[in-house]
Amino acid sequence: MTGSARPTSRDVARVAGVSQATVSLVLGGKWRGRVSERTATAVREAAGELGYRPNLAARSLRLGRTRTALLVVPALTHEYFARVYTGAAGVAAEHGFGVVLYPSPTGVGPARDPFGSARAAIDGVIASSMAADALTGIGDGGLPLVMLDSDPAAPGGAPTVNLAVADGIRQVARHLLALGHRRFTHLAGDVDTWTFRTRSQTVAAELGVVPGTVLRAERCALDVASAREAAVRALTGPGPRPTALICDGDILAAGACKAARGLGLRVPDDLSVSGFDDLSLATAIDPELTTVRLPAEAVGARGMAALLALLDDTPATGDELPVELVIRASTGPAPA
Amino acid sequence: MTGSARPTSRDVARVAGVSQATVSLVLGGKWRGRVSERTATAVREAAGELGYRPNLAARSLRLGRTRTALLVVPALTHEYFARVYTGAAGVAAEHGFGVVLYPSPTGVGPARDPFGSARAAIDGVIASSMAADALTGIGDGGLPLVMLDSDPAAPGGAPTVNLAVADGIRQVARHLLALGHRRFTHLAGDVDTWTFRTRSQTVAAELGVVPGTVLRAERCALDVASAREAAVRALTGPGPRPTALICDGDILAAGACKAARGLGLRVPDDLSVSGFDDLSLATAIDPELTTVRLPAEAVGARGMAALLALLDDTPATGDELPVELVIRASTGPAPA
DNA sequence: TTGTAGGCGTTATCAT
DNA sequence: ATGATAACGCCTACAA
Repeated sequence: MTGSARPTSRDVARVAGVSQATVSLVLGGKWRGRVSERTATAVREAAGELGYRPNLAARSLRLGRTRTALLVVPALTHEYFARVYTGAAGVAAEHGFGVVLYPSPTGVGPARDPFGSARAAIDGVIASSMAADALTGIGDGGLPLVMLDSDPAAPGGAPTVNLAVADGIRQVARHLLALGHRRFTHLAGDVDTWTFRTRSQTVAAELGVVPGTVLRAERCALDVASAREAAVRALTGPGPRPTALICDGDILAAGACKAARGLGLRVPDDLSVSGFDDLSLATAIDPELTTVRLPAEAVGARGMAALLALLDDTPATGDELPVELVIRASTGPAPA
Repeated sequence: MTGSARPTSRDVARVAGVSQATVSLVLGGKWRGRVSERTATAVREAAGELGYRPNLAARSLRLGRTRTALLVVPALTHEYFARVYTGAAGVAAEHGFGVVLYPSPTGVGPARDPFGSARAAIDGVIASSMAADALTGIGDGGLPLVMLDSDPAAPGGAPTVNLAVADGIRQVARHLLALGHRRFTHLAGDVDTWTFRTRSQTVAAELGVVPGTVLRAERCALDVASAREAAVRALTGPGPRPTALICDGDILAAGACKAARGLGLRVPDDLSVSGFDDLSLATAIDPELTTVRLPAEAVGARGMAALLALLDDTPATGDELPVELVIRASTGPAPA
């Protein structure tokens, strides 16, 4: 055993009896009419035999590009972001790119890594649903940046890929109005983010203008327990009880349903509850949630496409991606 | 503007009026007694001013190590793996390592990338809960490999970090036996994986030996709908109805609860249902699930530690990580 | 059709 | 205490 170090293109060249340049040409796939079919085969055989895999660091250094994008998400635990990743990775793969995930440390400031937080060598950043200032310390190395589900009018002017969040909320509101509901509480995610601000504003704009309508709001963290507490507050507070709870996410809706049951209220007979996101949770609980389905994969795919365009100096972003109200069993006619 | 290319250590050196070597020493943090305090400060100032960030590709090339690990998971959507990642990333960060996620394309064979699927330059691989042969094409470039939640006796002899899965199942079985249950159906995940095989074997070993006990099994895919169908089969099949459903995951348990409700059975009065994983789903549904809590973060942390040890030629793996039965409302005394 | 040579940005070894 | 210099493995003109 003279050592089992990783074989280099030099080793492949030696075994195949050719030069490094030829190996690079063949393995790089750009040898049409530059290397004979025979030598090409020999090179490939040698490479296979040695188990050669090119050193990505060297390639990146030489090329100046890593063909890797960083996807920054606020929480890995959330099914939505997993789907965004899937969409982004798909498009990336088609272009020979990889996607690396960076779950932004919530609340806590950027990591104290002296050389910046993103450990991998990357060509660009896709940031999803980030709080206003959460990007400090991430991609301000002047890296190309695409924002997902974020304020299109934010300073910096990064290309944005957005969902029709407002339209989704509008559909929910109209659905509930049509069912005869007039007293609403908005269970709002207590996160300072474009997407949640938009939801609050839209609920207010849509329901505030209808005469005879009452709209309140309860803020809560994005977990079942907090949502439950908030829903209890909403349902036991002073004044007439709301007949519909509009929740900023399926997780919150699940908490709201638990609260209702705990108070002896039936969903949807006594109380309608709507969700947002259409996670698998929406159909896992009982009754199944009326919610808004988000094309998460499409968001990721469009985001990656936008980043690739940016890297090609062809910035172009399309319209908002449509969302769809899915009516299930958690909403029904307002009680008499 | 003469161009805003990324500044190199050379640029920093020029601005600070020193040599590249000095810059490297200072910024690398190993200059104690080799560079004067004054020049060190000058270098740091120049670096800050230029917004210098070292080129990771170059550093990796020079060092031969990337300080990056690849975490291969079967499904990103699952909360468990998100927590594993968190644990691994924490330990990694303490050692100046990064962690990159690779969601292995389920079922589908390894990607057809001629150079291997992992796009990032990595030092080692941590593979979690993988099907027997799913690793082909991932890390067999002779990369150091640690397996999580996998057969410790598998060929290849990679270090393994495991949960006490069998003990968890045993706790569930004993809990249900103590409640008087005698007719069980095991809702088994239909995945060819060590963790699921272990569960099946353990259920059989634990319940098969008790006189007067009946144990059946239904296999199903790992989603709510499949679980629901399987539970319906289990509850409506020939012979006396089981009084307890032991599910291979909380998601399956949720499906089982839906099936029960659909059949007019009350949980836990008519039917006890147990889960596994203790996802947030377990407390999101009603009744809350009796389930087995898994120290997912610890698994990730131990896995990363094992990989670091492997890279240091100090292979050492500890014992199985203990799991804990969490008794909630979905299990109760067997009906009379 | 193939080989030679230079450099990408960094760190480490050796001089000074 | 600091600077010159040589790799790391790869790609790509250009030369043969």
